[in-house]
Amino acid sequence: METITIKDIARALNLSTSTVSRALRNSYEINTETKKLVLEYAEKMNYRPNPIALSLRDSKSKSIGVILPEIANNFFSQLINGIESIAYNMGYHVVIFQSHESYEREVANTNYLVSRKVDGLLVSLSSLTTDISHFEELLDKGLPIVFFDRVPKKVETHKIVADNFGGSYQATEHLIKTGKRKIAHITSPIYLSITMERLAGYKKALEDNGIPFDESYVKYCHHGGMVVSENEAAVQELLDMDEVPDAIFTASDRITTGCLSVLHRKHIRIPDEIAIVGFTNIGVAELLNPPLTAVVQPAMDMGNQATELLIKLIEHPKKPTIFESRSLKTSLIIRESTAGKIVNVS
Amino acid sequence: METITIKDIARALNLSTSTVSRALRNSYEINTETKKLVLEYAEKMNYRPNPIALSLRDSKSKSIGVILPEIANNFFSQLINGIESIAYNMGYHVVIFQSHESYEREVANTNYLVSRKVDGLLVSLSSLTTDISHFEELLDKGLPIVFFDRVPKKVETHKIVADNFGGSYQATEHLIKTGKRKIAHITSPIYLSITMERLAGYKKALEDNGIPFDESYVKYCHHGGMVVSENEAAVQELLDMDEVPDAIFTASDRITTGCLSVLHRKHIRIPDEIAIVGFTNIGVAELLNPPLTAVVQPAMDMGNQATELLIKLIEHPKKPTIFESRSLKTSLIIRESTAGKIVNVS
DNA sequence: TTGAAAGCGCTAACAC
DNA sequence: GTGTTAGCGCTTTCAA
Repeated sequence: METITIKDIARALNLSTSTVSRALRNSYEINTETKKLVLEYAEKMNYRPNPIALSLRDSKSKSIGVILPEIANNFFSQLINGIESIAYNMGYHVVIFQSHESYEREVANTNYLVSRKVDGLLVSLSSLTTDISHFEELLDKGLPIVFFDRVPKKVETHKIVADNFGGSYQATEHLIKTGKRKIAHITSPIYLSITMERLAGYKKALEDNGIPFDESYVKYCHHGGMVVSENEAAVQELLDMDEVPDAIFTASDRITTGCLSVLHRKHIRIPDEIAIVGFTNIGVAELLNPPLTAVVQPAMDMGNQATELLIKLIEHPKKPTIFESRSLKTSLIIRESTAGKIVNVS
Repeated sequence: METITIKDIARALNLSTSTVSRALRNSYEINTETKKLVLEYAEKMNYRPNPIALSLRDSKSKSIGVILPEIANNFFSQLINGIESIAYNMGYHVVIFQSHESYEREVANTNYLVSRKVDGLLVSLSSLTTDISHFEELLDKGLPIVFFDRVPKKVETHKIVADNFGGSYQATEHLIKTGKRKIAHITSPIYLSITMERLAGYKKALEDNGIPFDESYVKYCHHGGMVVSENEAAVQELLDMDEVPDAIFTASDRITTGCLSVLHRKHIRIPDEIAIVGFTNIGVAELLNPPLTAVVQPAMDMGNQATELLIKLIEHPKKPTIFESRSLKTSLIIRESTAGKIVNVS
């Protein structure tokens, strides 16, 4: 069962490789007889075109590259499933790379994917990326890129994000409604789009409810919560304040679980002493102690839509006059971590 | 900043492409002067060899393919990090594909990776894979493959698994020691290696402790717990028994959380009514209600070792006289889901 | 309707 | 020490 090439078919059928090639692509110029002959033989021998050769020729690969911070994360892995399902249906393969929140790895992955001739890129920026010229250059060269979740501000291309402002506003307002006033916010580095938007929603909700914004209630985790000590430090600083917060709004999966873990270790009662709501897609939110109130992003849908936009860009290379910036609604799922009563086991 | 090729360099420097090629590979036959010239120019122009062209020529790609059931799973995503860290250091790229527990997708992914000329494959079988001839053929053709976690029984190649028997034995014995006698086991399809081994460990622990094995206490989830109704059905059947179990040992991430969720909904007190221990790597085990006793696999290490073995196979193509079957120790982490006392919040 | 040949980027056997 | 050439698998002018 060796790999068979066009040349093999040509030799076996006493034809030229070009005839075989054309027959396989069902070219109008080829005799029906010949075509049938070739097709049948190819089928019989289980011929498969060599995608590498095709890529070399066409500088295309029917594959799209995905660069995101990490896959060991419910939000991103759900999103990947969304990407895959669309790509799969459209005949594209998906190649995933993790930046691990490192700018250098993001750049390295980008270069590799480009040299591998991916037809387009789906990107969510690492938390340490401030310079995005590696993507800008590619866009200038005409490589389709769609950003999702963590998007650069200025770049001219499709972007698709959750309604971070709205989700945050809703979460904060919910805390206020349950009687909390000293609401802290633990979040990612400030230069990330998601951070700014979520911070803005939080601020606005405070403002609209007559609660003064206090910068010292906002803590930033430079590695997006990937480093345990970050979380600990952030929580500890909050606990050490004169006016200890009565609620914390955490901005991501990792920060949420990290923060919960610290609160547990310190035997802080949730939500009595401190209520908590997380901007997170963790699957077991309901099984946590206490069940976690969460702002959930439509991750799968985000993956779907980003992929659709990208493939549209790939297959219709004429520059669209206008690039879309879509924003997907989040949902606030209220559970006991903000319930205002003691959680009972069972 | 267009892509530059060897030909461009040759033209610019008035050399032949082969001279440039040799200079770049630092061949001994090339004049030091020339070499320097070429190297400097290449550096200046930011030359990068085209990996597609290399793959076409050499039928190699410096990349390894990974095929596993799903990414949105702590065990597998930790494992991927283990794979990546080794591969990265050895200069290989990692291409990940999910079978989503589907035999057809596993086959399709395999074919694609092979046509893309990956240098080797790292595989954990889907829960619906019973026929492994697609891998056997490749092995016969000389493609290096290393199996991990869910490994085929008969195949002659390196395999690396957790000590499933031992981990199960330990978990079951622990339940027995905390006074449980009616211990149920919810697990994956029986033909998976992990299922058989875990079942065997469970049986042996019962036997060694004078508890008769009762087949009706073992429930199988055909889709490995991916389908919610499976879990519900399994738990419900157990609850409907005359002798309702006083403990459940769940065999995987998905089955564990699914089972927990059902128990929660039914307001079963854990561990009083039913204790639970899971064979799982979920990151938030400690934050669950109650904190979950778990058999944890060294996922990262498994990824490391599998990758090392694979790369060894790739780089030393002479068939090793003997293939390794490594088994890595698991650790039982005891928490309150088996504590034998009421869990208190805070 | 079919074939010959060039070219995608690179390397290596074989000249010189 | 350097150049020429062929070839990896495929498509596509151009010619017949």
